[in-house]
Amino acid sequence: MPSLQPVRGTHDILPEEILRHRHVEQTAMDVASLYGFAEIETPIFEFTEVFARTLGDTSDVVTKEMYTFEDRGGERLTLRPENTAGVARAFISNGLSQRLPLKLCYRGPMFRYERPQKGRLREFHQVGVELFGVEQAVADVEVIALAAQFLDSLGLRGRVRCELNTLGDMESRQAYRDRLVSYLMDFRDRLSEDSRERLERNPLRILDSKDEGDRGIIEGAPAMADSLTDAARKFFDDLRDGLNRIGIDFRLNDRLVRGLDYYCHTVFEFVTNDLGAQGTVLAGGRYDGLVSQMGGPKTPGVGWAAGVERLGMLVENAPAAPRPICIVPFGSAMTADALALVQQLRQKGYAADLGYSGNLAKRLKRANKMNARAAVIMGEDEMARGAVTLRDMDSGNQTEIPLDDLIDRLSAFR
RNA sequence: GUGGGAAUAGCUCAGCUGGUUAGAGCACCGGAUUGUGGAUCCGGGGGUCGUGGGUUCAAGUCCCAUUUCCCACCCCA
Repeated sequence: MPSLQPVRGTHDILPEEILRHRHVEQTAMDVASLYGFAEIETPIFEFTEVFARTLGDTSDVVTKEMYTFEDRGGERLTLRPENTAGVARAFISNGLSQRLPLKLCYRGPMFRYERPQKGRLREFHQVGVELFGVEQAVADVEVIALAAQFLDSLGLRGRVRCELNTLGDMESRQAYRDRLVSYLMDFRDRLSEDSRERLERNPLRILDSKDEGDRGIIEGAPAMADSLTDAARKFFDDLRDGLNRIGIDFRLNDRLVRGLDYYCHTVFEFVTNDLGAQGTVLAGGRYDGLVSQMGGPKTPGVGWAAGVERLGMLVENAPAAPRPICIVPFGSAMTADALALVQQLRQKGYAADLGYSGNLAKRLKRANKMNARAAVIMGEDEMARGAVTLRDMDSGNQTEIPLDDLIDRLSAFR
């Protein structure tokens, strides 16, 4: 029996649900293309190094959440836990630094070995964008504007808010890290166990702690803003000015940090209160060091990723499947004619279906269940006259029309 | 990885302190209606009560283990 249930943290996406899934993905791709982003698809697995080196040796994603295995050739491979590293790798592999600035977007499954929860799966889907080669803050503005427009297009305006922070450049970040650690060291014994652990691995994350005791200590902690270099401060000013100029709402949150090592300067999250603890629906930032760290030419970058399942849970009106025209042959002699007709309609671009068996009532019932827009009844009586009955399934009105007129008349039910 | 809750029909759930053949609503199928769907009425199929052990004359109910889901931590999209 255990073998018949899907692997923990995975699930089947049934037809009704996949409509919403596709809606989220397609909206992302459509809006991204308005901003000049072109879709790229990278492999679902990469050499483990691609992720291990870029995400940070101490990040949880690398240390305990990757699906890593050895293939038959003895290569160490990993199912991608996110796609920025893969896209950066593709950027280098394909020599795309010749085409800067470069805007790429993607969609697809990601894999993390985590304890499942609502909005947190082991196989999940993301859509995302990456912009390479622009070092000015205007790139960050555009990328955030794209995120906002994408979420608006899904009808989520008002249900998500944008939170923004800066980590500064490498220099600022290091200086801040040192100041923060020395401040926190004084309270070491009063910190939660988790945070004492973080003190070594990723002290910035302590800012994000939910522990009551930690929060009190954090209140007195030095602020990132005071450690920014002039250049980093200017960058952040430019970013905020740009967002204000085009009317993108955001809220500064100096506790906002990212878990992955490659971020610098801009970090942002779009969050909702409607999904419990997994409220982050889209997040990203700037990663100027990533490409060079992987061995490529020094290339700045900025991007984000969004969780398709999480967004799917928020989206209220996903588009429905197209309503078919249902062919209802009546009497066995009509079946061959019905088959020919349904085929003809499909080739003309109509969603069309056949009632396979049963009496007229049963076939109409089935047509109703298929949410058919109209039914074409092919009974012996009217067929003898070279006619069919066209029934509007919404109003219940029906008329007998010559078979030759059918295609024309159907255009009303497009 | 840590802590807590849950698992009974396809779905949502009842099933009291253990006691004959485990129920309801919705859904599904059939009939009333062999040329007219959505409504109504009538009938029907469906369950190794997540799985494996144990206690007991007797376990859906109690105990242990295990799997999965949910909530929170952690992490992140």
